[in-house]
Amino acid sequence: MKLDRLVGERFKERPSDCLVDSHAFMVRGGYMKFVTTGIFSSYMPLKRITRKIEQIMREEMDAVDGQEVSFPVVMPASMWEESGRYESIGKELMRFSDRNDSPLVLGMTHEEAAVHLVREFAKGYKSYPFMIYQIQTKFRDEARPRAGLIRVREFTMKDAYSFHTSQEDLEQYYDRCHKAYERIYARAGLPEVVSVASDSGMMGGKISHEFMLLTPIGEDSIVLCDECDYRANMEAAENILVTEKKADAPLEKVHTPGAHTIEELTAFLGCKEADTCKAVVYQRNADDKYIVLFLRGDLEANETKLTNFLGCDIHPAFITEESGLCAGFIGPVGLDADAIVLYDSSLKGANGLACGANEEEHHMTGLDMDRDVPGAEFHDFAKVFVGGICPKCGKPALRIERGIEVGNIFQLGTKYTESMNMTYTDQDGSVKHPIMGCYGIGVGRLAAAICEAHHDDYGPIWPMSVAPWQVHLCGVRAADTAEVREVSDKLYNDLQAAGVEVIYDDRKVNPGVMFSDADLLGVPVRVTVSPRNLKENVIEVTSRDKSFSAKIPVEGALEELLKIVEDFKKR
RNA sequence: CGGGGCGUAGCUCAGUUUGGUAGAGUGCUUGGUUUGGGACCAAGAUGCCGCAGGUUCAAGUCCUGUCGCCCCGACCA
Repeated sequence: MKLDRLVGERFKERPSDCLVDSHAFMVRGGYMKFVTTGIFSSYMPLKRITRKIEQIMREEMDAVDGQEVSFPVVMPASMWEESGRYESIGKELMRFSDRNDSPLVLGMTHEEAAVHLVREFAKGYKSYPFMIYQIQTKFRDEARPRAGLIRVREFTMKDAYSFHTSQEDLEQYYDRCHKAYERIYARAGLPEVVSVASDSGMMGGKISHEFMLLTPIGEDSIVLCDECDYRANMEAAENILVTEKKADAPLEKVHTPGAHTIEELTAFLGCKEADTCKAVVYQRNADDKYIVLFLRGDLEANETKLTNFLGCDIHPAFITEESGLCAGFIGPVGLDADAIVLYDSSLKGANGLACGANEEEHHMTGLDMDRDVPGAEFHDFAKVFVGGICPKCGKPALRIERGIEVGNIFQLGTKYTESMNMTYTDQDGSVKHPIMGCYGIGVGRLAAAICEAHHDDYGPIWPMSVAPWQVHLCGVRAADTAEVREVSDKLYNDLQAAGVEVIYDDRKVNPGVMFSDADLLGVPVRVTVSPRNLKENVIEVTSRDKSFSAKIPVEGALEELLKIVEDFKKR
């Protein structure tokens, strides 16, 4: 490919609306073009990168006995009504109608289509296990796309679905896929991606993992332990607490004028936040019923844990006069309101606490949960905090980092095979629902993550395995220097003939422009032919990551270059 | 869906306060000088000032409405 023919403009200024580096470079480098919110077109360099990423995925999915198939982008609503998700999923599922007013949806994930595809096939246990996968367009009408390719509405995804006759078999295969995923990230140049235990959200099922690239620009919070290998998504991380018994104290009502918040209360009483019991109030989305969660004053509520426990969606409450709730002074003793009352495990066995008295301007002191709130059930509803206790090794060594989710895997169970009535006959003649697993990676997001992890001030540094081209050939002054023209043209032709992917810049531009464009394209090996080099009868080879630099004789340059490219492939 | 910001040349933006001929840089075209990190000189082309109403002798600028985009939050397999 000659650079002067390449469609897509590269430019110097960083676009003002690109906050993250991968986004800025992809726009500046002529990788993609904005179309509308969360929707982009790709130019050739990005298309070549995603094609290579897809090929790596294909090979690794094939290696775990996957069968590549293709599901439709447009599906009938009835297919999603079968699984129940036509109703349960919100606006991110794109719903529309065809000319006959038949309701349709755009695929945002393909569990339904997967079950539909194989439902009539695998009627006997002998057909199991098997896995089908596709690499194809998904559409999710996200509330807030952002950061270029990190979060978009239309994207390409590799999604795989496995079917099993036992939980053990699923787990065994799940583990194989986990390893396949690790190979995919390593091959794509991101060996640092880690898997974390996660919350399964709308997918159903129990066990799931997210694959995370740790980076400050990530959207998710990850909990890691400094002392062991414990890792979890913030939403799923269990909060472990040690409660120390304090001296017995009687329950007493205190006048606390103006103390509405925990800070005001601790300042007034002269106690620590951890010595208080605070109330956080939510409402069910469905009927606005109040949910009052009591937890230790220094902790924050984890809404995902709450949602999972309640089995319904909630939102922060708007507390009305009629609710019976006394905002700012809500406490567990003498609470008289039509509400679901929950207790966080941070309060289990706690005593000597300050809490609301359910009366304006009054709090209680000396609250003893066992004594004053008998029969309370405690569950984990709080957010993990830095320095918290690791659920795995028990040491107070938790830290929190940000991460980009570059893939996830789920043990789905029988949610879809039951709802869509997929059955097989087992060895003993009984009819059962197969157990499913599913496995997804967003292609474009992975490309952006690679760029985010591997770039300098001048542009991306693509690993050889996913780079748009393998060699960037700069013919400095090829346009007006016959010797350069001859040597670089020949190298271009010879490299291509030898099967090397090469982008050739022979434009009549200043070297600075040439090199800046090369930096933006991020090709790993750069070959510079110039009048200066030719005087010494050499050409120059440098790596985009600056780790390698050499001058090689023009004579025999092709062979030497082929060797260098091979070396880079092995890195 | 809430809060904030922005729509003017391909791109980045000034001009809007105080209404009076449509601007700069960059990119593009042509010619010339340069040539190892976005060089310089000269000449040129490029505009529904997001859109629709309104006020006015006169609107990029004021008013009303509307559409779109960006950021923060809520949400998120």
